[in-house]
Amino acid sequence: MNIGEAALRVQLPTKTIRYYEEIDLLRPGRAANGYRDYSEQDIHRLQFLQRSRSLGFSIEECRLLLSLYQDRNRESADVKDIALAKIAEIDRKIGELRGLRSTLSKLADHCHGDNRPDCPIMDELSGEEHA
Amino acid sequence: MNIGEAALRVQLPTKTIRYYEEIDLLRPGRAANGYRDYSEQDIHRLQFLQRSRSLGFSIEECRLLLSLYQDRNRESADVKDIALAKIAEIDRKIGELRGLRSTLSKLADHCHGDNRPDCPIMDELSGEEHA
DNA sequence: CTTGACCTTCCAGTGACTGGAAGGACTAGA
DNA sequence: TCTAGTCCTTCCAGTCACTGGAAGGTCAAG
Repeated sequence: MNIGEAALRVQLPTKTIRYYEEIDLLRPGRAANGYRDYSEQDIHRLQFLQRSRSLGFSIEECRLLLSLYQDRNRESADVKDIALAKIAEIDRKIGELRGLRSTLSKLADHCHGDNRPDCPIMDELSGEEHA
Repeated sequence: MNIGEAALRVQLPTKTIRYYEEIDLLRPGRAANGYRDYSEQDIHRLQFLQRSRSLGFSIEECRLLLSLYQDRNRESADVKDIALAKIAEIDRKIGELRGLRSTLSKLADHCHGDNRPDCPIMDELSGEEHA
C-alpha cells in the first residue's frame, strides 16, 4: 500500500507518516520503484500512533507505549502508570489554565471596553498600582 | 543597568531578554563597552512582557498589546477584545483537556494494573474491538 | 505522448526560547 | 601588575512535532 492510501486509512498527513519513519517509529518496506509499501502491520502501528498522539501522549511516550505493545510479557501496571502520569499532567495544565482564565476574566470584567483609553487590563500589565 | 541586573528585576532569563531584543520587542541602548544598558523604561517594557507572557499571551499578542500600551489614543475596547479572545482560547483548551482526561481515566479505571499483560488501555490504542 | 496525480529526497521554517562555545570587559585580591 | 572569576558579547545549534516547498522520478489514463 502506498503512503497516500495509508494516510487515508489512518487519518494522518503523509508528511507526518514520513516523519514517524525518520524518527524510527516504523519501518515500512519499499516497492521496486522506491515507493514506501505499507503492510497491515504498519497500518496497525500508524493507527496506534494516531490514537495515542490524539490522547495527548508525546512522541517519546508513544515510542514507549509501542514497545510495551509489542512486549508480550508487559505488565498492565506499566501501561497504567503512563496513563496515570498523563492524567496528572493534564490536571496540572487544566489548573494552570483555570488560573489564567480567572485572572483574565476578572480584568476583562473591570474593563468598560469602550472608546476611552483607560483600561484596567493595561494597568495590570504595566504594573500600575490599583486605585 | 546591565542585562544581569535587568534580568533579576523583571524575573526573566538574560537569554530571553536578548531574544526579545532580537525580535524587536525592545531596543535598549549600549554602554561604551558594548554592554546593553537598560533604562527604567526598558525595564517597564520587560515587566509588561513578563506579565503578559505569563498570562498566556503569545509573543505577537504581546507585541500588539505593547503597541496599544504606547498608544495614548487606544480604545479600551481593543484591549478587552484581545483579552476576551484569549479567554475563549483558554476555554477551548480546557474543554479539550477535559475530554482527554475523561477518556484516559475511563481507560485507566478499567485497567487492573497488575503484573498480567492484558490491558484495556492497550486494547483501545491498538483499536481492538471491545468485548 | 502528454497531462496530472502520486511518489521521492532534501532543506527550511514554525514558537519561544535554551544551551553552549569562543572570546572580550570588568572587579577584587595577591 | 597579574590573575581568577564573573559578567558580558555574538553566533550557532537544538528543542518538539510537524509543515511547506522545491526539484525531480513514476505511473495510469486518454
